[in-house]
This record gives sequence, structure tokens and C-alpha cells, in this order.
Amino acid sequence: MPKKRYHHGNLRLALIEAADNILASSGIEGLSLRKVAQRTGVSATALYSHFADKRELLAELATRGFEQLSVSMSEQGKARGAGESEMVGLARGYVLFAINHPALFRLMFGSGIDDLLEFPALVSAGSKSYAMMTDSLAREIADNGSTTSVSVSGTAAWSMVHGLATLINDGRVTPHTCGVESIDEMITQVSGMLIGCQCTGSTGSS
Amino acid sequence: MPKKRYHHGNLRLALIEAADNILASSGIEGLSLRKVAQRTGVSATALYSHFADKRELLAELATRGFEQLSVSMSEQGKARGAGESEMVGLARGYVLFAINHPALFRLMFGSGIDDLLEFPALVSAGSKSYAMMTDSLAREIADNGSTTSVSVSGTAAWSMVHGLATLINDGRVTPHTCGVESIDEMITQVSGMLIGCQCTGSTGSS
DNA sequence: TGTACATCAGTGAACGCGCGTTCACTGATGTAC
DNA sequence: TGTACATCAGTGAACGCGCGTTCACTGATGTAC
Repeated sequence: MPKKRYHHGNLRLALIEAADNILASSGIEGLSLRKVAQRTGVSATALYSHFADKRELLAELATRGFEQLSVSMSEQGKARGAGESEMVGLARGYVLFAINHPALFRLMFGSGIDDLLEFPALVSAGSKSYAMMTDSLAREIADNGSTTSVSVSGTAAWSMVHGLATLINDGRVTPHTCGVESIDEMITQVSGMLIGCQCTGSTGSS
Repeated sequence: MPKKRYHHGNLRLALIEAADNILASSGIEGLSLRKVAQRTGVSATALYSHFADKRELLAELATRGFEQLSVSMSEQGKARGAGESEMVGLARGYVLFAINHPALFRLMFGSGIDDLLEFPALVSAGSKSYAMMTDSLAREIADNGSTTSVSVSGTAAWSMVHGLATLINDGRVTPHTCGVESIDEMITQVSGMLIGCQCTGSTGSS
């Protein structure tokens, strides 16, 4: 590929990757179209041949983020240690993705994109991680004969995992506050409590 | 109090309240000093007699937010239903605060303020909610003779409650996806699983 | 009680900045013949 | 194989905007005497 051509070749992909890098290093508020263009070595407006506007670029980033999240979850789900439930593996994949891509994770879940319902690919990619968790959980529950409903357990599991990821990224919990040695141990210990949850159910009566 | 005076009387408080209203209605990205001044009926720069810069105002908002959060938790902790553990009450107070003040909640935990360690009042107010949870949890655990460490249980509990609040605010879970009738039932059901967690501990061996 | 004066809360014009987006354009490319 | 031409990716100047912050200032206030 020669050094300088008028046509880029695959500008769309190059723009996405540049945006991804800027997002990772400067956060969502540091991500401007002008910086994306500059890093790609292209005029500030070349981007409009590939995206309608900024929101469309952000939606693309978020969609790809959800795909990476699913990959991370299923990888860790397969690679889990002996005696660990699949749920713990998925949880580890979820949290590891979040702490390796904090700004992207924030973009995916935060209100960074106004009307995300306008982007069906984003919505469906987003649902996939939840489905992976609840499917796995349904299997565990069936094995255990628990009485707790899958949808409540699924919400609780997703909440715990998502909350842990968020609190770590925001610096609110650390291995030190959790009384363990490493982030990895924190993930394992906390997500290990998930199975305990759906075995015993709530102690609240009423 | 006469209608128009050169000196406001309590401009600092009025600015904080205006900022709070704008935050609630327009979100963090819609909150500018000029709008705060305009809503307060004061020149754009009057604010600088009371705050060093925008960050200081945001830090004040977040600090007050944490104080409100603590109040909500202890109120709901006291008002909990018969048979419910204190933990469930605290969790309900936490989530209700979050969904009643979504933008403020995001400011408090998100990375909206650059160097929040510079604001000791904010840091200590922020720690209080966590302490309330872990203290309550420590009491429950002592009652139950569980073997799980308080710090791991505390992290797990906070994670679940914080995650639920966040996912509700981001529109990722709803009563419908959770298979229940109302937000309130969702809070009760999900946070009710907390006690189950610290009773049984992890099933993971290793 | 009346006056002089220091204090400082609030003013208003102005600054420089980076932003997303528009517009008419230019030039490289691939295809039809 | 060579040429004409339609396509459209990428250009560059310009737009209007709202922003945080600065600066020298003004005028209300409370206090000392």
C-alpha cells in the first residue's frame, strides 16, 4: 500500500479504529470528530462520507463494544477453572472486558447516545450479553431445582456483575477495600456468590 | 424579602439549587455555568464569588447528593416491612434515590469530576453509603454465623444494589424484563437475594 | 444618631477556544464502449 | 488497448454556537467613630 493516495482504501474502518483509540485514551468527552479525522490523517469532514453524524459513529463504536463483550464472556466461560460454574466464567469475562475498556464500557451503557433505539444493531448487540447470562443461569437453576424465578435471578446476577464492573472502574472498590490480593481474586470471589444467591432465594417473607 | 436587590442574600445556595434543577432536567452535559446564572437571575460571572470554578460547584452537588443518599437509605432501613432484613431496606433506599435522581446519581459515581480526591468532603460523604451497607451486613452475618468475609459480602452487596440502580436508570432492565409488576417489586425481589448470598457462600471449590 | 469608609458581592463586556456541520469543489477511480 | 465519462471519496474554507473564564468596574452594605 503506497504512502499517500487520494482515496484511502478503507477509511470507514480506519476512522472507527482511530475513534476507538481516542475513546480509550481520552474518554468520551475527549472524543471529537476533528480529532478522529486528524489522527486518521484526513480532512475534518471526510468522515461524513461514511457516517451521517457523530451519533452514528458512536453507535458503531458501542455496537462493536458489545460484540467484544460477548466474545470476552464466552471465552472466559469456556476457560473457567475446575469446579467453577459457567456463570462465574461469564461474570469474569464481563468484568475483565469492562476494566480493560472503561471508556467504551461507559459509552455502551451510559446515556452517551441520545436515541439508541434508532440503532437496531446496537440494541440487539446489547441484549446478547444479558441473554448469555440468563441462559447460563437457567441451566444452573434447572440443575439445582431452585424455586427462584429465572428472570429475577438473571436480573440479580447481571446487577451484581455490572455493579462490580462499574464500581471498580469508578475507583469505588479495590482489592484493598474487598480484603483480597488482586482484581482477579475480587472478581472470582464476588461473582462466586452468584450461585449461592439463586440456590437459597430470598429470606424476606410477606 | 423585596423583589430586586443588588445583593442576593444567599446566592450560594440559590446557585446550588438552580444547578440541581438543571442537572435533573437536562443532565450533566446540559449543565453550564451560564444556564445556572441565568436561572438564578444573576450575571454569568457572579458565581465566581462563591465557587472557584465549575468543578467546585459540581463537587458540591455531588457531596450533597451523597448526603441525600444516606438519608434515603436510613429512612428506608427503618421503614422496611415486617420480616425484611435491614439490608433490604437499605438497598431499597439506595435504588429509590438513584431512580429519583438519575443525573445526580451519575454525577456522583461517574467520572464527571476530574480529581475528586481534591474534595475531601465529597470523598467522605461518598464512603458513608458503603459503610452503612457493610455495617448492616456485618450485623446480619454475625447473627447467622456465616463464613464469608464481611468485605467480600459487602462488595457483593454494594455491587448488586449499585448495578441494579444503574441498569434501571440506563433502561437496561425493567419490571417487564424482570417478570414482575413494578419497579418497587423488582427492587424488593432482587435485593432480597442479598441475604441468601452471604448465608451460603460460594459453591466454587478450588 | 449621623457620617466616612473599607469591604466585597455582583456586573457586563470581552477573550479565545473547540466544536459539529454546511457547502461548493476537486481529483482519483473504474467501467462502458 | 485506448478513450470518455459518471461516480463519489475526500478537500478546505467557513458558519454559528455555547462554553469557561478574565478583567476592571460599581454599588450596596455594615461598621467604626
